[in-house]
Amino acid sequence: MTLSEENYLKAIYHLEQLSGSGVSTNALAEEMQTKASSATDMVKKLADKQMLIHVPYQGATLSDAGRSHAVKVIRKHRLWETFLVEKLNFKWDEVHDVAEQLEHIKSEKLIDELDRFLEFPKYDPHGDPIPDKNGKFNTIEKITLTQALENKSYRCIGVKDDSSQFLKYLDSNQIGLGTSFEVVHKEPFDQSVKIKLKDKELVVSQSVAKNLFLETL
Amino acid sequence: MTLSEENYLKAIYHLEQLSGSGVSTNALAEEMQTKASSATDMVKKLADKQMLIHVPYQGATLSDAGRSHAVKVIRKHRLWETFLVEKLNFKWDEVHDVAEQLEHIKSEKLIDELDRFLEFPKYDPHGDPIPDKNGKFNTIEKITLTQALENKSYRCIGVKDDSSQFLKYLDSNQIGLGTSFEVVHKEPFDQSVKIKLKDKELVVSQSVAKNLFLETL
DNA sequence: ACCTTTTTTTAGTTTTGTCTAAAAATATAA
DNA sequence: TTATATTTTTAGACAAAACTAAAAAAAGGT
Repeated sequence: MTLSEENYLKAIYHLEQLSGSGVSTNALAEEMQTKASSATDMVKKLADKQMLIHVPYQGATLSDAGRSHAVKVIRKHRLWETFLVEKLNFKWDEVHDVAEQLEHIKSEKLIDELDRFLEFPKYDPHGDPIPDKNGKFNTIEKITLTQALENKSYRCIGVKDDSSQFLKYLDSNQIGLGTSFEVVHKEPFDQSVKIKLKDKELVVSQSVAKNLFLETL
Repeated sequence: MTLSEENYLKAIYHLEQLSGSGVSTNALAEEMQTKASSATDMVKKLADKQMLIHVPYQGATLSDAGRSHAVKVIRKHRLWETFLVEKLNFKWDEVHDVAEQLEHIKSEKLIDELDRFLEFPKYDPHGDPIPDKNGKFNTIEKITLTQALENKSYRCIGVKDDSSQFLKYLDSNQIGLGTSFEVVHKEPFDQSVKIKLKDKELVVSQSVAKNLFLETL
């Protein structure tokens, strides 16, 4: 698998998870920041390699081999992110681009030893679960802040958007993984949410609320 | 710099060190396991990018920018090799191929933090010096076992050949970095060398002797 | 100096992954 | 259902980095 093929597999896996079904050429091109014709070309190549099933004009669905390979890349990405934060003093908003490069390094021993070195972490710095050597990983039910109820308490356990911009916003408002707060008010007009956090009140917009994963306390 | 360009720069740097002068197209093609025409193409490209000076039919010489970039890649390679051996349980004969991939990861913070994490090592697992952030590194005078004198004692401080085959040969004969021994006899007929190592005598061929770096005891 | 051999360069192709432009298939809507 | 819009695919081109084959330059030997 080339670097480009792996990136497409990861994108298709991601879109399948979101929609629960096959992935359209346009959606894939959008995700990959490229043109539909390029996406078609790559989908055909991955179909040749038995990584997915492609019905022309009806999108692509990963095969077991394709899904398994995508999960391996995701495992590598999340382990490297964990390494960067735990051992190399990276902040959670600095790891993404470097991990995008490191996830393509080919060496099974490398990744399994890294896993051991990090003591088999279950979650990465953004709260995403890390697949184990066999591709298994936890999927706990998480809600977003948009779905939370007034006057209940929650703990932040993940982020949907891991862009540097969003993570820096959270940092500057003292929200991180493990942060607990109470939902004070949900504003129907603009879907903003007022929360009480360490005795301070904070209003976050809908764009923020929909990207915060919570567990009920 | 692309992956391929970096690999050529590294090869040119290596050959310049060996010969002390400019690098011929044929030598470069040989080092890169490719054809002379491919080497010419790349040399022209690197000349365009001001990484080297190319006089047609007279070989290539690295510019300061080219040498500096080559040293950066070497720094990364040797730091990653050190990481693999020190932290991830790799043997010294297992690191080369993985480090060849890792040396191309682009992130200054990554490599400087890795350096700190490893506590600023001065030598890699094969005894080669690791350039610091500014590209400076130790160059101690080392001799090879072929140059050693009878009835004198030496310590192994490096290897010229870091192929898995050679390193496994050394392992199986209990020779590693730091191993000390005495030269018992140099055989003029075939340049083989008899050494006394931990009270056992061992004869090594010329091919082995010329790839072992020593310091005098 | 001349011929031969070796080295280096040039010219033209290939493969991978991208692009644009246009054609074909599907979906939507009057 | 028929026209329009959207989505997807095809066709043809391009850049990077490799190749083969052939031409050009340099080096060596007599």
